[in-house]
Amino acid sequence: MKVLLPAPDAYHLLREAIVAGRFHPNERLVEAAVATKLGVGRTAVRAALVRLDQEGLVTLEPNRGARVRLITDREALEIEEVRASIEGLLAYRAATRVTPQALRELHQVMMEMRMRADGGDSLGYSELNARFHQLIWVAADHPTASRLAGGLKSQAIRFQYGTIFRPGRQERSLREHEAIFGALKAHDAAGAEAAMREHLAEVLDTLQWAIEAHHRAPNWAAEL
Amino acid sequence: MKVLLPAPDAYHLLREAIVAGRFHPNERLVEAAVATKLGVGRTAVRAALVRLDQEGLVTLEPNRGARVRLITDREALEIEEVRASIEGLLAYRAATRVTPQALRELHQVMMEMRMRADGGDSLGYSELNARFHQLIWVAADHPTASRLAGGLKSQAIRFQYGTIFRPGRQERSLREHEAIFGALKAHDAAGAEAAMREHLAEVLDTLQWAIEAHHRAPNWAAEL
DNA sequence: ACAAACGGGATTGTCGACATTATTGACGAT
DNA sequence: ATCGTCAATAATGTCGACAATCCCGTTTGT
Repeated sequence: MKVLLPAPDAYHLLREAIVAGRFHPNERLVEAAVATKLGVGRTAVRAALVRLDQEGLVTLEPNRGARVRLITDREALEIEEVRASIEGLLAYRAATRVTPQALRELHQVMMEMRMRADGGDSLGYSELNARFHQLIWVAADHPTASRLAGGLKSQAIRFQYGTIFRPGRQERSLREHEAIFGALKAHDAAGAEAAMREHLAEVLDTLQWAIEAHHRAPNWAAEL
Repeated sequence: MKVLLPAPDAYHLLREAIVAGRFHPNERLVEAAVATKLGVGRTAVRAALVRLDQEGLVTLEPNRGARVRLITDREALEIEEVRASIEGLLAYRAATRVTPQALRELHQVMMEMRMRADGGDSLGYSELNARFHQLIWVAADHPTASRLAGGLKSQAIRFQYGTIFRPGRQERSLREHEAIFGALKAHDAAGAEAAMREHLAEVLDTLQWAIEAHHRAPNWAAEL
């Protein structure tokens, strides 16, 4: 695998802390405090905040400092919608470019997903799910779309928590992945795009379900 | 119209200069030089460069400074592909949300586009074209998608130059816009998405044509 | 003649200090 | 009691200076 981990500069440290949910939503990020906490200078923190603002993980108001961005329910759904579009494109392209090697990897990831699903390992399943999509991204050979999709995913990641608890979701998800895989294997571009869109429409639906469930019982996931 | 022009800080100044093509591709952006040229401090320039790097308009290599990003032909095509996906989504949503007021504005813009096309005013046509799409964006009421589409557009804007010279393009473009408008007016979401995708597929094709033409005769548009 | 080490000049990265701006709470007038 | 004023405080924005790094032409050694 080619993923070399990034050097621990202020940007990556802070980013990791945010997407890992180690700050409260809407929490103020005081430059000096963050700087000492991360063990870097205030300058570096400023630069990091600018980047994270542009990236949508932080809001940066002039003269009023930075806050970790509170992604609204609505925005989470919007993000998922856009992601569906872009990943549809990626699947389309991947279908005509995917190598036998990549197909083997995809197949293997899928098998393992099934195992984790049967074993009730939701966390492992999520990770493999991400891996599955990433494999499609590299097969699509479309850096622009991949970059955007990755950025979107990092913003909405906090919301994916709730989606696990939907009954029967994993089995269904598994079948959707199989459909995508089948289209890729057959080099059926339109089919792959359709399958991917359908899959992400389901994810969107589940996300909506999770948000509503959260509104009915806003206790779990309130902390952190 | 609601577009209040941004305060002239270093970021907006520099950004405007870049998208207007006032720098050579791949030109080095020395912080001190840019600072004096824009009449701001080096700190502000640094912040601006970070944002522009994240935005994809400049590349920022550690200890090696910033350059205006040279968008390759391939990347321009990639950007247009992704834009087609996202604007397809926007058209889809706009179809069910567009107000009679917005429809009137769209219609008026279209009429004026026809006039400019007949009058041979390519520049005016381009501006109206951008306006047409923006109207759809606000009708779609989808900030996330609009933001991404806008960012992509600004990156590829340099390439849109050549597309003007394709014979018969404007008439065809006009018909495509009419198709989009018709679907919006009928509140036909799937039709609007399809029309928009078809339109942008044509744009993509024209872009490819322009790039090839440019390779055959790389003299015009070489300067600036 | 060629490659590697060297060094000057230019540019970026970082730090501390200071000016500028928001926020908070107390105080006082109506 | 309520609102407005004002000072105190805290945080951000900006600047200048210095250190670290890179680039490139020159020297040096074989």
